[in-house]
Amino acid sequence: MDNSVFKILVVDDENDILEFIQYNLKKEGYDVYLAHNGQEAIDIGRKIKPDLILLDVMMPVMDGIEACKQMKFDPDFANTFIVFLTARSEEYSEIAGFQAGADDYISKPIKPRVLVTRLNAILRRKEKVQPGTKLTVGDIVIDRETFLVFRKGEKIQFARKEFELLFLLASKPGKVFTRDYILEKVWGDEVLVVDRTIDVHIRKIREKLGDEHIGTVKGVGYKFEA
Amino acid sequence: MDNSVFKILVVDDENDILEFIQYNLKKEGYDVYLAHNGQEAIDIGRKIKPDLILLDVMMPVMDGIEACKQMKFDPDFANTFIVFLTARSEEYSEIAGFQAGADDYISKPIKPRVLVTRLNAILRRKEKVQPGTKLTVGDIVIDRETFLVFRKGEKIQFARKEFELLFLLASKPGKVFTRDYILEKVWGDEVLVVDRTIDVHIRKIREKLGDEHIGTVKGVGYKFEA
DNA sequence: AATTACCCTTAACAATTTGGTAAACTTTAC
DNA sequence: GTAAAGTTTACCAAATTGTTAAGGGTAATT
Repeated sequence: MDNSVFKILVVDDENDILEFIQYNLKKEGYDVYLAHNGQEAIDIGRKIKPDLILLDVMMPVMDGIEACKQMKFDPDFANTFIVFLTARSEEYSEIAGFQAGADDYISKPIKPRVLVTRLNAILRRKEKVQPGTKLTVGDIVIDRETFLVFRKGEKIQFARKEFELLFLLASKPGKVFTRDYILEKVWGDEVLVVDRTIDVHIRKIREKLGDEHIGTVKGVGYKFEA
Repeated sequence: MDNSVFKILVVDDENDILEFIQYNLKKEGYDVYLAHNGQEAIDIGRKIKPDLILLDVMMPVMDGIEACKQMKFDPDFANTFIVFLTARSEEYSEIAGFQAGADDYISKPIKPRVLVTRLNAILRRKEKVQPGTKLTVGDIVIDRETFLVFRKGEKIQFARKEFELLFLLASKPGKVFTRDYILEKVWGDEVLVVDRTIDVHIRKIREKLGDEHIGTVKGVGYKFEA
């Protein structure tokens, strides 16, 4: 797998360090994004959905530990590894970091080759474990592997057709799917059902998931809304 | 999960360090074994099949890098994590270690709490992925070697097909397995049985293990639930 | 060699869940 | 206001799974 697909968000309050890390990671082909504190990290992270966050522990506005805790509860970061940056002496924070849900940590001062080697190792791990079956949209997580849907951590059961339909809509949030397209994708080539059937399934999905998540575009079709 | 099930082999030529690490890991409930060089590590490791090897890089007789390379090709160590111990300055060896197949490394001087935290994190990871002979999920232990299943320490007997099926499901807790996939994996390529046979075996597994452990996803398949 | 015990498979029926349709009702667009 | 489109409800049909029991086979035991 090409490194360029991996997005890494680096969070530190010192610009020197940000630039130093950015330089070294870009050289490796990673997509690098920057943030200066925990709050910024969360805001940017929600948008770009990074594969890994390099998170400094000591920062103003919101420190790394707090940011990490918040992200661990946020479905947007369900597929994100969190690695702490810690000063060599901060033994305590290393432990607190793991308690907050961090996946690993790296000690300062940062040695370029060590940094890159470690990140490669972590992301290789991610690649193996993550078969990419999880779809995360807003506060909703749809897992094809377990056939489960979570809304804010709460488990919701869907029947097969309902699940397939929801999965299709959620695969491209915002996009409007026509009934014809839905029939083709969910029911298959030889469609033997009236297209009004879709409406009923939509009804059931809304019932379980909340009305706000499925939108109607009159005369066109349905769409998933984050 | 109880740490006492994890076997850790510590390899270093300095007795002081061995004892220091042994003391700290035993306090955590790990089973600790010791070796003084790479050759000894391989010999002892073959017998005890440790979950993790803490391997010093610089050693007489056989250094850590060489030992690591050999172990990576040895089926006896297929389920063993290898973590290097490196002097802080040995940046080179960190990279060479990864090239040799190490899974992680820890820098000297060793800080007890850091050591324990890191190992816990690594073993937690192993617990999830574990392709080995012993599968532990929640309060259930499935041992491929002895063909036995334990629930809260209580031994439960399973017939072969039941066992294979349970083992497959438990290998990825939560994941839904379709009947087709199950037939292919448990019965093999030339399937001569009706897929409803699976249902009957599922029934028997539930009878022995308790209904709560095997879930049904209608229209899809079965899954193991922790 | 006969007997016993157990495992695997299948078939049959019951129970449950899901999928589909029609019809009544509501909303929206013109 | 009217027509078109969408929503909801209720009901039935179909599909899927649960459960039990019985037959055939195999390995161990007597």
